[in-house]
Amino acid sequence: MAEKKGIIEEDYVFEFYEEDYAESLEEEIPQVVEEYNEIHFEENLNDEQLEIVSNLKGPMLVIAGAGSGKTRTIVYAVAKLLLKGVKPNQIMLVTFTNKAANEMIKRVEILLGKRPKGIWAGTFHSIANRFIRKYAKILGLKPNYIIMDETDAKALMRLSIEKADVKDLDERFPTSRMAKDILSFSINCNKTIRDVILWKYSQFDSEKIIKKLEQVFKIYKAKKAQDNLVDFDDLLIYWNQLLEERSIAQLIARNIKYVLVDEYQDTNHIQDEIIYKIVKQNPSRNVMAVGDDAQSIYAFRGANFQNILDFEKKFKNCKRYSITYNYRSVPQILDLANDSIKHNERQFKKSMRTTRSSGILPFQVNVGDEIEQARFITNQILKLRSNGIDLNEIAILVRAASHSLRVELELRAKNIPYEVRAGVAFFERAHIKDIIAHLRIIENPYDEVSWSRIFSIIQGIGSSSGIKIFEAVSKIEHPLDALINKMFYAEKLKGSRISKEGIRNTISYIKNLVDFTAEDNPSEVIKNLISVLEDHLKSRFDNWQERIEDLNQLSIYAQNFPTIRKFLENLSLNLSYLESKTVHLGDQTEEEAPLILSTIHRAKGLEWRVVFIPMLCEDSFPSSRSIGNPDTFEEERRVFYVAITRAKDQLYFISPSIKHTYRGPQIIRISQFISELAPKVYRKSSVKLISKKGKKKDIKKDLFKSALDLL
DNA sequence: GATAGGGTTGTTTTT
DNA sequence: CAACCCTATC
Repeated sequence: MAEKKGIIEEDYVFEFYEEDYAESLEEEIPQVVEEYNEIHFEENLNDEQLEIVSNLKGPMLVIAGAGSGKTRTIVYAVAKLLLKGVKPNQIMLVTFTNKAANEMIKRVEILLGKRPKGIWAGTFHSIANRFIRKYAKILGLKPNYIIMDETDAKALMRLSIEKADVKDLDERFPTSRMAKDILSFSINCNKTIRDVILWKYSQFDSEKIIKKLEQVFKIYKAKKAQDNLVDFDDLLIYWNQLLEERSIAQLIARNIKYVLVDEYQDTNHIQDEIIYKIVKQNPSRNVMAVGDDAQSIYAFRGANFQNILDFEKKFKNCKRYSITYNYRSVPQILDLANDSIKHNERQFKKSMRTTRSSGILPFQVNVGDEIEQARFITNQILKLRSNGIDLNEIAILVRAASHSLRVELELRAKNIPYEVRAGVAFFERAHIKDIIAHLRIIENPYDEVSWSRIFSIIQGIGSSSGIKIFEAVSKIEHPLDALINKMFYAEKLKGSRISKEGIRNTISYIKNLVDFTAEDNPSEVIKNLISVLEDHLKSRFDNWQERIEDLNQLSIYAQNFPTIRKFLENLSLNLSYLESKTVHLGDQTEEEAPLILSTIHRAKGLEWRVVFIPMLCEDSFPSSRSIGNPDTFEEERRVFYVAITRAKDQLYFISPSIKHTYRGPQIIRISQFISELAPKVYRKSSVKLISKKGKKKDIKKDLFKSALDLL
């Protein structure tokens, strides 16, 4: 089977951000009149959009519904600013993913015929990182700090919990994941630990636990400082802190004259504050916030769509614009979306206006179980393909990564090329993280999380020996050199009972790392590390061959980076186009662009002609965890709304009636999100795909035929 | 005292 | 299927 995991090279265009912004701050760059293409704004924008692009001044709030050409408006706004003579490095463009930023810049480039270099474009986190690297010293950080991802942060939190002797408590203590979430909420939403507990984790509402938690967080913070590590929240905290420093805030503000923020409904308190601090430094207060409260789906990460509402209060004389025409979906899909979202009581009432001519009603299909669901979806996709719809115009959007499993198997069986954007990211897989841990130690030998991964690989060293070795090593100059020296164990680890075998294995293992430096070529180093890790993988995993193949892919990917340092920097923030995905290319000779299988969250901002939404049944979508709390339940409905509004022409809801749980099969009802809809906004049908004899029956032939005829 | 391995648990969404 | 807890073994 021609299967490629992880990486599609042709997709990958690497960019070093530093080159773009190297000259950015401090000195004023002499004004160069750029030669750009002329743009006919009136021809390419509708009245609402043109109005916005023609009035780029002062604070602006743009409420842009799904499919309204929001991205187009932002792209033209940036182009307009550049044409007016604003320099690229005076523009800050905050987007929800770095990929989105790259795509917007690319579109600006196409419009202008020239690449604008130096725009401060990216996520809050990646822009923050650029400032923090530059001013690390002021913040008391070493400039070569390493950014932990969520997995690392959780691991460090677990170490902190262990150190705080939580076992002394006779009450149940939050898990490392919960603890990390509690801390994150408190930072991102500007709340005390106690408030967060009362708000989201009332089961831990006890003085003892809160006190202990605060102690754990102190340890966690100290560990980060000691290990030269920074987590995602820190990036925001430090950026915010930099803006408190008057001189630096002024320096930044003098250079950044125009701020554009996309997806403002998904900003949290601290991000909102950062924007405010930057904008207020500049007398003209040029800021454009773009968002749609109906598409706010990141409250679980601290986002609050209230930020959109309060925006006008915060910025006096803020002008408000709406883009209400929808260019994406046929009226039937739009009607359904409007019909669904109106059930949210805490949502602002508004409706999108259609511009497209009539299409077909969305389908709701009842199936037996998940296997039948997978068969229906794949069969229908094959039918669509044979009717001339390219696979890359079709998407299957799931609420949770686990919903995609069955479908994936069926796509594979039918040899349909697909790309998965869900589940454990490539760079988060355990064996990938193991290799990266080695690289991190080469860059920063005081990284506790990475050490603990490495120690768990070395035979004879467990968690307690690992902690002891790290403690000894963290106090000395050259940890790696010490670790290959027998004397070190005799002198510094006298009291601890580390087995002879453990010491011997550690010495021979560390010898493999000791000659590398952070300036080495990452691809070469990874190749070496793979041979070091091979035995370990073979002994622990049945699928070790697959895992080694993953590691080889990682090594190929690393060829794009000259040094380990640059490689690591890009991994943690996902600055590149390389996304975690699994690609199954099928076996046809001509390469066909694959179908997308994605979570709804990751499908934000994207669109397809045909969208399938599986698992529209009780407990799955809406997720059983969201029930009972109006806030989370309404957010769940917004997730549904986002999924619906990705579709241009055709939409399929699929509802299994039997779900296989670990307790065996269970009969489940249809999703509330379907049953609450007005019957006229969708077309209901049941499909039995294959009879027991293997003969097709009961397929409502003309139903699907009519669907295609109308396209 | 510490490690390795077996059995059991339970799974939203992500920068 | 990975992260956790418990226990047999070194």
